Amino acid sequence: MPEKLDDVARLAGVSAATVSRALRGVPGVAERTRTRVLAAAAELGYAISPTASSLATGRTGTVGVIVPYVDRWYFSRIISGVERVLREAGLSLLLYNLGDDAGRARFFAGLPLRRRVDAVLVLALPLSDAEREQLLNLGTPLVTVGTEEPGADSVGIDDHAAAVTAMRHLVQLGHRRIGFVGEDAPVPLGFTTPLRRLAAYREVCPEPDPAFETTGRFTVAGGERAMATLLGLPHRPTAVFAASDEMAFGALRTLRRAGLRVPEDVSVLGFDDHDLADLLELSTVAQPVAELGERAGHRVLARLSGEKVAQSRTIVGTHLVLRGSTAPAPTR
Amino acid sequence: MPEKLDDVARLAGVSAATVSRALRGVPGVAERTRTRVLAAAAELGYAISPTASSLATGRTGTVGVIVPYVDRWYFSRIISGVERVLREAGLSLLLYNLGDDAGRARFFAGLPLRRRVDAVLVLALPLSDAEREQLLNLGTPLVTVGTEEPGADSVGIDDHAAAVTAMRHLVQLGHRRIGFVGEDAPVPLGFTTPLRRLAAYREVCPEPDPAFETTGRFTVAGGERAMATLLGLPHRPTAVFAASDEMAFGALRTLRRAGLRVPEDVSVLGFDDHDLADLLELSTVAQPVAELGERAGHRVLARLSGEKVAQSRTIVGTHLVLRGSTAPAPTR
DNA sequence: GTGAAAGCGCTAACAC
DNA sequence: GTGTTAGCGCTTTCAC
Repeated sequence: MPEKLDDVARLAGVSAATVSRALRGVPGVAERTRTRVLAAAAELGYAISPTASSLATGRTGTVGVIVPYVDRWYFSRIISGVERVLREAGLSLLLYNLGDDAGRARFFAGLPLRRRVDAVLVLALPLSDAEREQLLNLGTPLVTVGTEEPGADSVGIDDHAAAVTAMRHLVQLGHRRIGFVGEDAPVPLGFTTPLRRLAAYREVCPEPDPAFETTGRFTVAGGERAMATLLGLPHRPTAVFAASDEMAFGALRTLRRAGLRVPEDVSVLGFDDHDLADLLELSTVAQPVAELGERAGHRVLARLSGEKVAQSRTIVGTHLVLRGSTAPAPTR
Repeated sequence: MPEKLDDVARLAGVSAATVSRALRGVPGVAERTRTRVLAAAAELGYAISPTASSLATGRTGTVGVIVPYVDRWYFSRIISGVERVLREAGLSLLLYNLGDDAGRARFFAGLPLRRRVDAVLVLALPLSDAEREQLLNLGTPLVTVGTEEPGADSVGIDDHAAAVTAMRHLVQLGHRRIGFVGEDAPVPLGFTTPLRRLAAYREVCPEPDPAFETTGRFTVAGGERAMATLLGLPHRPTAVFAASDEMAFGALRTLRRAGLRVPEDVSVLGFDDHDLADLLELSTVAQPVAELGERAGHRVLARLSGEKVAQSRTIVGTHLVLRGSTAPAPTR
């Protein structure tokens, strides 16, 4: 197994340099020689040592992907998209899951991906100035998904516009008292997205009311609690806009338990178009999550192949998916 | 940024070898010297080059994780568990998502993780003999989750026992005609697990009937279809056991659409305890998925630190979680 | 088109 | 304890 270049060279009757050239497909090797080398390599079951190769070239053939969570639908979906394009391009993906704040701190303290990757991808994770600098100082391309950072390419959706569309839908259905389930303070790992959705909510809401703005930490349980809070209000909303489907799921559950019908009594609108939104008949704002990942992967490839534009920013479209959870406001 | 060991050595007034020792914390360096070196390194913002280090030592500090999917709850959850323990041990995780059959073939043809990792982890993916040999030939420890392979450590649950428990629950509720939603033929990437669950089903089912055995490809949509098939039967089952929660979700939906009540008309029992099982009030067999990942991670660590036992096999427990989707069989 | 030689940045013996 | 000397297995000028 630990064959080396020279073994192949010997077998093919050429020098190591030629083997190296032939195996990498660089020009400047006679076709006959190349075939001979390839045959020899195949016979020996030889494959280049990525490590040695990296040391010599400075390239690792690997990209680092930093995520706050791997086991949430949104993230795993993006990772899947990213992985697909990187794999097809022959790159490997080094995954760094930050975990909690402590994990995040440890990650940036040690920066384990330093010198290990050719590029880094940050998924839905707003960086502090210091963190951004560290990543930029790596000297490798940086691309982000769902956030924008100076010096980095970004891929995302227009959160504000999407949320406006969602809210307008509710308003057109005649809803005036609309609750919001989102996140004001940074959640453990600090999203920025919820703030943009909140802003849109405030903008469109016919009767904005601070009491209608709840937070759900982007979890089902959080959504349940938020909905409970809304139901406890003296004059409760007739519709709820949740900044994520998972929170909307939680809201649905609280409503069901409270004996309220969706959408007859309360309309619920989510955001994401989670795999199970369809199952739960949740109306929602669909965003092409896997595509976000693929686009990000392509950004990396572009940068790696030397693209030199200032800073690219791709916005992919979203659309409303109307299912059974939204209906005209109860007339009462 | 591209500082080298010698720069630190110069600054600290020692040799490169000493810096190397000090930085890695190996014994045999005077405490004073070590402090001085650490200070110098910090001052320069120096960090060892993993590539060079790997070339010299033969160790990469990386483990390869091979999965059939990343964006399914079960897998993303395991990955999360694995990642946590590897990260805490200072190891990086190289993720390989096989995608479809073609992707799988390409992966094993190129074996991109060859010489890149110190160990490999295979998640819920039964290997062909050839594939197993290839992985074993890497010469690195191999551990599997959810499958068992000769030559590899494994971590998993007792699928058969768990399924038996599940089925018995249904039988005790008085159900006699029980449908099964699983998978007989290998799904795209071939699970082995469903077969064991199917065997348990057959064993316990009071009135086994080939027509009651359906397949759902482990997806919500597949579960929907399978349930539809079962409903189309002349004498339909009063309970359904699905080999995964996602398929159970699909079954629930088909039942709802058909105007049947769960659990009054039909009981549904899942498997996994998916994040959303609680939301959907699905009774299910809970398996500690994240723990599976953690255990697997620990297996890797043990092997990496030289453990030499023949072949370890870890079985973690499961338990029935009774929620609202199972009830006594309709007396009719 | 091909080969020789000099690294890439570390670690591991082996001396001292 | 610490320094010296060889490599680790490739790639890359630079000759030929």
